[in-house]
Amino acid sequence: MVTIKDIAEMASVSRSTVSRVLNNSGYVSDDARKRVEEVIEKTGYVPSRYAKSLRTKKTKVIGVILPTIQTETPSRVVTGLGKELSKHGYQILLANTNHNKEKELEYLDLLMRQVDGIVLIATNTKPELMQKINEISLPIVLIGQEAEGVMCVTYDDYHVARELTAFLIEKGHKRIGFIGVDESDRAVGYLRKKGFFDEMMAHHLAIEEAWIQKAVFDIDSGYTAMENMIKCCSKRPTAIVAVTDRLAIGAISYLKQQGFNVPKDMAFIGIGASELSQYVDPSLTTVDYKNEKAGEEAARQILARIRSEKYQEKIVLDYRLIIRDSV
Amino acid sequence: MVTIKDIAEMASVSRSTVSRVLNNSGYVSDDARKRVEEVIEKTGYVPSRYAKSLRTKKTKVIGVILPTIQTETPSRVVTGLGKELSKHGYQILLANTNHNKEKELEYLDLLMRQVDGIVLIATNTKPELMQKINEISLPIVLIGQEAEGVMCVTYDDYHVARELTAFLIEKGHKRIGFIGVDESDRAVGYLRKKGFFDEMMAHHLAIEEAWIQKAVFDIDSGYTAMENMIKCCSKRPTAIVAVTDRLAIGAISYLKQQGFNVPKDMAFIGIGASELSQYVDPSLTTVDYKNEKAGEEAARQILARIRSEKYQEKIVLDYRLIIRDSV
DNA sequence: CTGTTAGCGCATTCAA
DNA sequence: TTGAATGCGCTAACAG
Repeated sequence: MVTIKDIAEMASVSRSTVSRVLNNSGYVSDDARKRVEEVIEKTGYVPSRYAKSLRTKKTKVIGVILPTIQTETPSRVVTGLGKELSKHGYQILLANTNHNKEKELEYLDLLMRQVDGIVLIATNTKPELMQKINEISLPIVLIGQEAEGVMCVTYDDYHVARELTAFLIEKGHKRIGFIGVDESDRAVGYLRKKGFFDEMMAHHLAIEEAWIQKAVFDIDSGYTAMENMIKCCSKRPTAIVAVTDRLAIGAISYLKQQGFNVPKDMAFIGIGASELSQYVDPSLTTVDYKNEKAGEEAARQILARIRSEKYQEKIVLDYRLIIRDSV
Repeated sequence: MVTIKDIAEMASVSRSTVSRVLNNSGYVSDDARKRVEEVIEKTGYVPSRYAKSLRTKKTKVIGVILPTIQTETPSRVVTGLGKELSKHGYQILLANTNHNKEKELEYLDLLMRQVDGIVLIATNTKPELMQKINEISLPIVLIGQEAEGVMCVTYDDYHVARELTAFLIEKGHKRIGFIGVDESDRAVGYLRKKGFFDEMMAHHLAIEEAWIQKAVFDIDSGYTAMENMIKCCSKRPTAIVAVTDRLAIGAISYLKQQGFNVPKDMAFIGIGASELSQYVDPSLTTVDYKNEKAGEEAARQILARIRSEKYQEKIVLDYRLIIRDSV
């Protein structure tokens, strides 16, 4: 392995000089610079990031903790992060919790010592997690969840849910159901549900208990939720707000199987603008959350913070309603 | 930042002793060990991986280079890699080329100095790439492409394509079309096409030129390919083999839009068992490539190689045909 | 069983 | 404009 020392010897300069041309710092004569550059070129020398990091306390690595990489939201976010970070010479160290919440804490500890910043695509805002984040002196940005005293890039989940609900009401629907997830996920579970309820309330529309179903984050769970709803309710809703596209798609798939017609018998709205949403039948009305942009924005903010530049503590991204055939 | 030196002082031992308990190496008296462990516990000390790596020349990091993280194949592979690697304390450094082939080479150079091994989810086997791989002394494993003298985890693309084609022929189809990709992708472009052709030939079935379309890796491209096919051919095929699910889905979406019936007017088979394939209408017959297992297997082999244990140079994974409504 | 010593590859004083 | 010296945090002989 060729090191800075080898380069120095081959170019007949000291290691300091090599270091100076490497980092474009301090004075180097054109002559010396040229010799060093030639040797570097010839040998294909690449400095050791480990030695450099040890010395400078900067790693040029950002840790990314996410619950899964198999669904589109986190994948898109990571793509956005990667694009922006690589522009500035930063790399991504990936930590996949596979939906295991304890691992979020573990990875936070693990990454702490070896990255310049952490991006957490969060699924909850539990006190243990928030406390750990505050203990860590590293810049950390949360994506998808809002929390006190932490940098966040979020979506306006509450208003999105209200708007979706209002949209259905405007279309003439009065009996509207809801498929959500556990409220420990504040953004997806709590805020979207609250938005739905508040909008219904604002229009004095009643909600049967069976119309509200709780699921987990997968298509099958949407299927089951709809099965429960159909089996339990006295009067069926004419429209459903589902907090994710996948939940909506699972639900629709149950209804189709039972011979219902979507959207005639029941209209659907999802959230996420997954690729799936475009190609299912009927195509799904949904909300584009611009996840890739979220990733880019998070990258920009965390880099600004790392460099002690001005950054925004809270960013709320806009969204776009995509109306398709499911309503 | 608390270092090994601090721990040593607080526990009244030398740094070596701390290092010994940290790494479970050499002899340490129970007494000393206990004191050290207590201090570590109390301070929440975590050793610096950078210092350690600099010293040991091991990083416990595997670089993963992939063309995109937005489609299911690579996502699943990365999930599998992550699961297996994390079991052994290895982390993933992610390099996303966004389908830019030059970046594969760049990242190879970049990662070379800072990881213990590289997993390349490959899209081609171009000589420049293969040469670069051979220049690098690090363990490298290719996923999805076969190449001489390189560790590979691959699928049996050729026989899969033959089997799919045979399946359609058995169903009574005689006019079968094909939507492929550029043959520079040897696995997906060349081998799958060759399998298709060889099987057709074996049954003495003719193929019209317009039945063979070349696309790129996305749904829209499948749509366009089918549009071209329909517009150009004198006699329409009654079935199509598409080299990916997404291509098939794009093609089907064109046909549906034009009022054709799938599978009555045209039957379809894809490859990849994407989640999409299950929920489109009609649900798509496809092949499950078990990508997550590929990731796990690649991780196992590369770790074995890193540890100089016995490893397999070539692994060919099995697959599973999933028959659904599109045929 | 334990401490001393040396050095991994680099950046950064400080003197020259 | 340059080089010598120092140390980042850690492990690995080696001697005790």
